[in-house]
Amino acid sequence: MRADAARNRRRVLAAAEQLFASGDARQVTMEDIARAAGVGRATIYRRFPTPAAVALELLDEHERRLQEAIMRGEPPLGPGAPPADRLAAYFEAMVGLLDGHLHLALGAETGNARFATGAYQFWRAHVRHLLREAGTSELDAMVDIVLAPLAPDLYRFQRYELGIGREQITAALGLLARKVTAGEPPGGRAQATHLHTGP
Amino acid sequence: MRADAARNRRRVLAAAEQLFASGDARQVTMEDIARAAGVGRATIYRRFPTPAAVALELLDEHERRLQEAIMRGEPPLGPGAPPADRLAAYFEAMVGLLDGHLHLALGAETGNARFATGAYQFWRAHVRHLLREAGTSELDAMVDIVLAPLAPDLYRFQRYELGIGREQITAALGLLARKVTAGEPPGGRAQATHLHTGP
DNA sequence: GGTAGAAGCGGACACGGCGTCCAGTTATTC
DNA sequence: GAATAACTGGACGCCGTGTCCGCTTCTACC
Repeated sequence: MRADAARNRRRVLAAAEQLFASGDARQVTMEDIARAAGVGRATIYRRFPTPAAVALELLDEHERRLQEAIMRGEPPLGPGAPPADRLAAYFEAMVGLLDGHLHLALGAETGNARFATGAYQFWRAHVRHLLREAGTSELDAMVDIVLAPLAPDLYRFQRYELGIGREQITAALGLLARKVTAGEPPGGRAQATHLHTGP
Repeated sequence: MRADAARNRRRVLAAAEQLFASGDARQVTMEDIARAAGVGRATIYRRFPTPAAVALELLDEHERRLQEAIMRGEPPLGPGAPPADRLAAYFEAMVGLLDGHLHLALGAETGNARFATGAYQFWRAHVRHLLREAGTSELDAMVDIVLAPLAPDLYRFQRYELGIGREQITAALGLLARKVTAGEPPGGRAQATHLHTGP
């Protein structure tokens, strides 16, 4: 890449970071970014197809760091700890990521974009591995179900519309992690705590 | 409402239903609906602010039926069954709704629209009640976490990009229902199946 | 059953973002 | 240092949006 192109790329990313942080990330347009970065619109189009792609690029940097910690870091996030602990640690780390860069995560969400990213594939593989290790059944469907609560939209709703604290969300996810990695619940079908004359 | 207005309203809804069903629901514009319904654009704006609002109206009809079944229908969907069974039955019913009207659910999704609907408030209250009955802790945060796997986007991804069957998703959600309504997992913190010299 | 008044209708308008193109400019290569 | 390839950004046409206003159609009242 040419030196001037690299400089512009940095300018664009820096300006976009600012823009996404201030105000509704989903309303940021290419024109906004171009104006803030001091470049023409076509210059951005050369590298990024949409504003969401710019947000994704910024977000990816942080996600890669977490991926590294998962693959080669210390337990319980890294290898070595039991699945329940690793899953809980992963949830906690993701809450940290969401909390710190929610604007980017929201800006990167355009329709179904979340599932199409490479990052999602990584999370999927990781959680699938943990669930398998824990002996969870219905693996293929369960993986995405377990990842669903990490949707940026949901986190925004919980935090800023319901006013739930970050610690509470982390605790609830930790509980979920233990529950889904636990063996089959006792009683199998139903715990008869209610009077109910069946069908 | 005047008779001609009611007739146009029906025309709009019928045309929109068709449109959402064929092709990408998220790309349906007011212009599309107006053309298909044979009315002017402003006529639709009189009653609906966005295409998503039209989809929501259509979806609401189906959701109200399910709400009725939950409040006054037979167990396990209706009152009387144990929480685990009711939650599993609710999940199964929601999968049916998603499967039958996915295009509407996707069309109704504009940004954070999902959480703002009255329907979501109902689901939230219902699941909260069930979890409370089951003695789940971290209730407030857990409710939305448990509802997260029902996001239309996710269902579309699982069904049509991963190719997971409806039955598998239903089974996995049933498993989740039993797990989250079960008591605290044995071992509390970690099941020591791995060697790990922690801090 | 005729008429006054209101409610509904839809074409027209201005706006803004999108995505592309191309002519001028700047960096790299030989 | 000249040839060549890459980059840049202003300009253009397109499409959807949301609103406005003159015209039409219905309804309620006499």
